[in-house]
Amino acid sequence: MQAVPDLLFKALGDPTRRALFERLSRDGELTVRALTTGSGVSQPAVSKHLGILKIAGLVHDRPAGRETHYRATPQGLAPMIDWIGLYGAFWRDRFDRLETLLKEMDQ
Amino acid sequence: MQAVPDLLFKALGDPTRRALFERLSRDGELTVRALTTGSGVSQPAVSKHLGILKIAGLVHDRPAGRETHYRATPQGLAPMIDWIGLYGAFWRDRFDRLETLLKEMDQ
DNA sequence: CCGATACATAACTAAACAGTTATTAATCGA
DNA sequence: TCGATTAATAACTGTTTAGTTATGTATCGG
Repeated sequence: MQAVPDLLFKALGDPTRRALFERLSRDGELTVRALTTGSGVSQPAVSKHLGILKIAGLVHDRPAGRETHYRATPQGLAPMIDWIGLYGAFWRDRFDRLETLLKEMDQ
Repeated sequence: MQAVPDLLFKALGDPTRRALFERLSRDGELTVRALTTGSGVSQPAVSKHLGILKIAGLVHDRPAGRETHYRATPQGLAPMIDWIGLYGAFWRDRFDRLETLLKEMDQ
């Protein structure tokens, strides 16, 4: 049981956390205050969720004075994509083709 | 908050369920009994997990006499792949390129 | 300096959840 | 037919977890 995927899947299993990640992905860097607004939960709840997302490798925080700016680090999704490639047999071929093609394009 | 992705992410958020899905993906169709063996949990626990995976669209059951055969339906992963494509900005371009290329290949 | 603001943490609560054992219902085989 | 097997469900339990309010700590602006 690999630890990284577990934290990742668990982190994204919660809809509030997923919404936070989605918002950061769309809007770029945001403060905790900005994220709290419209999240439907309290500021401490947001801070806790951000902490979990951070451990999962999905966000990065940049403290600046009294505020903390968060941004999404979508590279953190990589283990999930790898997992789909490994166990989603239906998609395997497509991923294989993708990798081959991307390698060709990068040359 | 779309319902389908939520059930899907939640279903895969549990390591025991993920292991069951992985095994079905690898080994093909298996009975509940076979899945229980080596799962580390009891038969009722396995049955419950399979029920959740079924609602999430990740497995399909085929009752045959007193045993029920389960198989993975990896197409159920599609909403997750869509989600990654939508919100994983880092991967977005790669997925777009994939779609374009696959369409070209299908012609 | 000092009030206000921003964020994190502590402490707690209620609900969700993963697991158990016990039981039921159905089917198989000797 | 009857004991054994298979799987689902019921009922319960303990833990996890997502939320809250309260508090602490640091920083900013007047």
